[in-house]
Amino acid sequence: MSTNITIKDVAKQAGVSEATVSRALNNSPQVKRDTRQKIQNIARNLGYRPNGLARSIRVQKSHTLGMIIPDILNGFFTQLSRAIEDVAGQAGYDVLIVNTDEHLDKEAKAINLMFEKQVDGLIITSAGASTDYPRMLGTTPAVFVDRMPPANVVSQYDRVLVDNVQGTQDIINCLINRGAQRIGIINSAVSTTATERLRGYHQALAAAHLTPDPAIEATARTDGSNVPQMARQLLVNQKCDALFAADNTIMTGVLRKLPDLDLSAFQLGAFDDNDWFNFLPQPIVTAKQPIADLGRIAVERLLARIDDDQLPTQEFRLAATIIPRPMSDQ
Amino acid sequence: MSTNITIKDVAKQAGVSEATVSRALNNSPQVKRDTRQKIQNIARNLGYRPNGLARSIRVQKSHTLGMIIPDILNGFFTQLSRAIEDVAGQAGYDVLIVNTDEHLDKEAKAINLMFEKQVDGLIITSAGASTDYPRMLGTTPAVFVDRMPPANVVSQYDRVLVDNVQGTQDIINCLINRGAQRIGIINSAVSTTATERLRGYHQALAAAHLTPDPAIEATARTDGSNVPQMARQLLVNQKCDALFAADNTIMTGVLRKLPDLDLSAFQLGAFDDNDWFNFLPQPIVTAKQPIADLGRIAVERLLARIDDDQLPTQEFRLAATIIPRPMSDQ
DNA sequence: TTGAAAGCGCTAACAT
DNA sequence: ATGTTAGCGCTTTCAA
Repeated sequence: MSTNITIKDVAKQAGVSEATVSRALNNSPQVKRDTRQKIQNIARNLGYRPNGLARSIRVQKSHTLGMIIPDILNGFFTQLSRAIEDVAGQAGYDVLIVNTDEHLDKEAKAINLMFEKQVDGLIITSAGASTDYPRMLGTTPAVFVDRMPPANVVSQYDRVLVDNVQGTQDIINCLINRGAQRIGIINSAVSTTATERLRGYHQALAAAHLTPDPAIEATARTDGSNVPQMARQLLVNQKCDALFAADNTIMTGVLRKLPDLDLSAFQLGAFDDNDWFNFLPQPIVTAKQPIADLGRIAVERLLARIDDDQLPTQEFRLAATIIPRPMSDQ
Repeated sequence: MSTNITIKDVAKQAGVSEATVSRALNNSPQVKRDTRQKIQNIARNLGYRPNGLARSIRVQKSHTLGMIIPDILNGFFTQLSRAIEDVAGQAGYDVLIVNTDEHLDKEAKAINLMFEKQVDGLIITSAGASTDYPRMLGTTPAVFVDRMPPANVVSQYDRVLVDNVQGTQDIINCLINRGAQRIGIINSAVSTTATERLRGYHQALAAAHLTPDPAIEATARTDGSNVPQMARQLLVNQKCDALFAADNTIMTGVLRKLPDLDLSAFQLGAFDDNDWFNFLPQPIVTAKQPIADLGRIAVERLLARIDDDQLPTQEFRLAATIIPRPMSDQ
């Protein structure tokens, strides 16, 4: 924070008051054209840069949104943050992104940081169900994306979510239509999406009159370290003929194990698409999430709430699109 | 920026002055133990949260670093930003990341934003060579990462770079050792890394007494849209037996085209590694960049410079590690 | 050990 | 159309 030219310096140069400079710089209509011109010129020549902190503190508005994401290395969240930055930027808002690594304590710290930076609102992809959001957030506008807030407070917040049940059903149905009889699942440890995806899996099985088997329902550790052996367990020991991975990091773990298996014998499905899935020799059926829409709606809703804190809370459920690789086979 | 409990409220409750509250909250040793305890309790009960903006404006330090990256969807920069956040966080600094989409005007806006937010220093991956950084940056500490600043001002800034010449040479050598005779290159449009990688390519050819051919040296558009047809042009029309892609997004473009070609006939190399390259049927020889080190050194250097602006500028060149897929063949 | 007062840079009443 | 003044929330002399 190098000490810089301030409004005072410009005022002195221009021989006017600080107030007039402020007005001129903010293009207030009530300042004479030539004064404005003169002041703006002087400001430019002096290399004046407004101090946004001072401005924010004065007007009680930072024009900054906070975004809390659990994993910045996961392409889903990167794309989501990109979408959110775009939409927020259009509306004149900056976005402060903080990564929690799926840790509750890091999330708490992240929220505190956001408050210190005086964000006008928060977009949260929750790292867990145990946080006491009402206490942490107070009356700060917040929208939950991708993952629901804890059940007991869910109605207090806006949510922008994907239809995980439908997306999973579509995938499992596709696998079944192609002949799969015994479909293993490696679910994620994230409660809110995991529960829904498991439900979709069960409903699809039931609709096809297939019996679920707890022995082929596994849950990945958050860091994904146990996914490769789970894949082996399900495909080899449990003789599954298909495998559903509940998100793209899990599918990556599965692929890490697959080289020594005979892939042509299995069908693969995953929630969440990845561009590079197209380059793999084995086709993967995925449900592609409407990431740009998730981001757009989340921002729009948050800005609306910042504008009017009386807005009733709402849940948005967006459909996922099935990508039935190989495409020709559709 | 919801109006919140301030120091004044805590002071009133505690029956002390604002100054004492400030001291107590900052654990000043010169405040009596029980007063401190009492004040901290009251603050907690009241749900007091410090206003970091007010603090920053007063102490003239934001404890925030700005990071300017050209493409948040590129895994290289995501990993880099993650590394930078980690190291900065350890040192008590937050990081404000802004994406430029390789646009010079967006970069200029990003830098202005950083100034408004009063960042203490800047980590820049430049979007182009034409910016007048000394004018834009003034005396604000800045470190350039991955890409050099414009040649005429390069010595004014610290740089943390990868040895692009060496990395490329290693890749080309590997391809040649495996029998490649005619190696096409699709280079990126980013001048600073592209020049170096092209030089490495030429030097490796020369060392192997292979004649360079301008007909098989192509440059990708920044958005990558013309990469697939370039790949076809080089591999089919120009009858290359190997192809070198100068970064991972270019390689992705190449793969987009490859499905209809007979891959087994070609060797592939790329600067910049990707995890999922391991899952592809065709092996890709890559140079893996030391991303964590790049980030760590950049932050350390920036903090050192924030501490002492007299520090002489310096260039760090980090080696890239060749990944000679298939690994067994090493 | 604590308090009073000034001031960081800015904007918004309220003058004039 | 412009100036004066106060104050956003905080820290930091200087005094007591």
